[in-house]
Amino acid sequence: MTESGQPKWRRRAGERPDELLDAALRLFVRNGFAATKVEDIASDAGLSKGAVYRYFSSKEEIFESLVKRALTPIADQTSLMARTSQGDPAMLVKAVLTMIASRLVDPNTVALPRLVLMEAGKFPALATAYRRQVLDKAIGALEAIVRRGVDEGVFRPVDPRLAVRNIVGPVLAHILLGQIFGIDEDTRPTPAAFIESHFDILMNGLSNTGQGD
Amino acid sequence: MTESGQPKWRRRAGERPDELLDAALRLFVRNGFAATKVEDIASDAGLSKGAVYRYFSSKEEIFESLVKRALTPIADQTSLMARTSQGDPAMLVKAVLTMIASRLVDPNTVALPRLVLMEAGKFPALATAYRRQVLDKAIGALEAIVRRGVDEGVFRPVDPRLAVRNIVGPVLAHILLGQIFGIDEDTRPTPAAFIESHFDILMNGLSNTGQGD
Amino acid sequence: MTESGQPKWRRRAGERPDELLDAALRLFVRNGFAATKVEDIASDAGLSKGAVYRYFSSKEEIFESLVKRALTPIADQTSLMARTSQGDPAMLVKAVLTMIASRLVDPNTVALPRLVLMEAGKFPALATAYRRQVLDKAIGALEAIVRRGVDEGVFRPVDPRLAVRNIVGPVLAHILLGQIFGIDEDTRPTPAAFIESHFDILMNGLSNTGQGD
Amino acid sequence: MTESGQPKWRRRAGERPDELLDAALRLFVRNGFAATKVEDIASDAGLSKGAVYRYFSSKEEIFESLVKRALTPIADQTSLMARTSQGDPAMLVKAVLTMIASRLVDPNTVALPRLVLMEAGKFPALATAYRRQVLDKAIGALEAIVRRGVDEGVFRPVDPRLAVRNIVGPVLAHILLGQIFGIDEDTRPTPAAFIESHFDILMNGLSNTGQGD
DNA sequence: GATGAATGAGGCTTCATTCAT
DNA sequence: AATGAATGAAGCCTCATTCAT
Repeated sequence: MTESGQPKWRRRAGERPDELLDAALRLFVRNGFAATKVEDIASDAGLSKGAVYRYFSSKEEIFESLVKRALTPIADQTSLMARTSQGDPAMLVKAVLTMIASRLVDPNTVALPRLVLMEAGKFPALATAYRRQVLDKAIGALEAIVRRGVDEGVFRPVDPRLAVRNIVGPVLAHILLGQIFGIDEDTRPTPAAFIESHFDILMNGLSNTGQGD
Repeated sequence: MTESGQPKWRRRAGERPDELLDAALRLFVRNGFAATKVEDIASDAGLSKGAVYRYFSSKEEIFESLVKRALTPIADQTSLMARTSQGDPAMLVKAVLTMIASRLVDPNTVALPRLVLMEAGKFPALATAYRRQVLDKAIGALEAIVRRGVDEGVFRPVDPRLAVRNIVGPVLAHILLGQIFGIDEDTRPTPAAFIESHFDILMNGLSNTGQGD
Repeated sequence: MTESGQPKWRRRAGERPDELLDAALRLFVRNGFAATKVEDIASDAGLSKGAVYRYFSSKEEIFESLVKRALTPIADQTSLMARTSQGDPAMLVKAVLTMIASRLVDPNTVALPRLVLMEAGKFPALATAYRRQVLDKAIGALEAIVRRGVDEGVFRPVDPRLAVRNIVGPVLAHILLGQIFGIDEDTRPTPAAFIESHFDILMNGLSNTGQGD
Repeated sequence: MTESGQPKWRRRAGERPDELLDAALRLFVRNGFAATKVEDIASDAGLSKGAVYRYFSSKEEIFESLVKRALTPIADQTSLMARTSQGDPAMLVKAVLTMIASRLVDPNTVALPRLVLMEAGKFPALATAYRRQVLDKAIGALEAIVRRGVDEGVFRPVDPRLAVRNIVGPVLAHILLGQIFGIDEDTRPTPAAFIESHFDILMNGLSNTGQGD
């Protein structure tokens, strides 16, 4: 009542859902969907078990809301990227990689694809949504860039569909090795350095033969 | 049943564990560890629930045995690869990629890393083991190859640690897009075609500039 | 009750409990005590969940108040009936049946006994109260009527205790078949027609033998 | 192992379902569906909570199985009754009443209709099934008997549909007063005495007028 | 007085594990 | 060696009740 008493709880209906989703993302990524207890999510968000159900009707709904919430900005940015296909293909590829790199620094952003990946078996609908809204668009955009580069003679005559794996793959590897398996934990390269190297290798190739001889 | 002369069960104690592990891998990959019931593993292996405990003392032990069993040949091959670092670095890289490609055709082999990835949170020891026995060695070997290539002037002066991501990443992307997200399901490129493209791009780079001028 | 003057100490808030009890009766009868949520009662009465506890200290108290409130007028009428045992026994029986019939048209009145019946296990005190205040009195009164009828030679020498079942039972059957099992839903007989038939059969019997011979 | 140890449990898969249904009927009738815990049913049947789910997939399924199991013999007997409509209508009515009386001695049989009645709101399908398989048939049969009696001049010209309530109702009242409200607990009349009285009143009517004049 | 967010005990259900057969 | 009935701990979810606003 007076100074002493801090109330057992506060009314913050507006903020709760997001706080719960934040907590849920954290725990789902760390432990997986099945191994995360609703009570854990609740207490992580500073709530009691029962209160969770005021905002979400089930644990599954939490998961789905979580993915949907995170998907929107990613899908938006992906769409934006897909539309910005003007200009030098090489520069566009670099722009895409830089954009991705800028997102890499946020572990929460990285967490989502991993989560979707982990639970793809149990939530095929979400995996499909993710694929549709993010992967298909992003890959399609990159393919278009590569195809144009090949057509314009800027790129060598590669298969655009396969070349996409060379653009995206190293980024994937970087995330996986670093975030998940904790490789180079102490001396992890900065995202910028990685992107620089990746772009350099991608554009010039590893071999000296083409250039030297 | 007993009339026919066929006993209800056969004494095949020797094969049972492996059959159980096969079934477990299949189910763990599809549904995750937590969502897979011991009874499902048992019936998939043609056994009853209770009999499983004659071979494994717990569900967790099944998982651990599973990963360990699958790890051994991979680790062996990785070690072998690491030691065979003689010869032209470019050809070594291609050999490694070809080796990997040969393994890509077996979905069971692809399943393991994904499983480890999925359950890394609950079984950190296994993730570490996987990292130590497979990733560290394989990456170390590739790094060494790249480093030698750079030293010998065969490769441009790239950072070997980062370049490794360009070698491994596209393979990763190929698996992920194909196996998990089911992209290009109808017209999926063959592993060989992918490796060819990957190696080509990796060695020559995308850009025409180096060659054209 | 006493129509004299409007007591000033009765505030309008005094109507809330009754509205709540109305809502509660409706829902308890439809869904049972356990399956009815306090929040449902509240919203049915146009109130919020928390406000209910300003009027009743618990859900059980709602139930008890409900039965007590409904019991009073029934018990009063029953007592009245019990005291009005003057006159022709046959006419008295008809008067009772007519009185009951007049109440049959109100589903709310029918609802109470059913509710008491349903929850007799959980609220034995209420079932006992109902029995004491309604059944015992009503049955006692009917028994007295029948006994007098037998003594006076107006009725045949039946056992009054058992004959009561023949008076009350058909009414019960009528309610049950109609209200609860929904039999003859389209062509349900009017209460008056039923009472007429019931009284006719009761007084004359089915068989022609008595009359024919 | 030896003489001493009585096992924690026995394998009696065959008997379990019926034992569980027996226990469930007992408890549902006493406390209602909602207030009966699965664990109570289990321990009443000498089982643990979890074992129940080997035989029934949910608490609701227990209830449904229970009603269905009890319905079959009742429905069979009802059908039998419906077909045996030969002979003197009065004697047929008595036969039906006697049959019912014979079932009244078994509290389990009496319990079922009450249970269906109590939970009709939550399990409308079962109430409908009960109505279809028992009430409709029984009432139809009685109506036919009465109608034939009227046609043949054995009964007075009553409305068969309404007269049925006079046949069935007193039985209902007898059950309700006795079994549920515990009236006349000490000096409860035997079923046979009740049926005798009921039939006597039904056939001859209460009043002396018809006979006297 | 009223509201509805928050609590937490309690019930249903699942399933890894044990053990009589 | 194999089976599958039985156990019981644990998790999801509901809802009567409390209490800050």
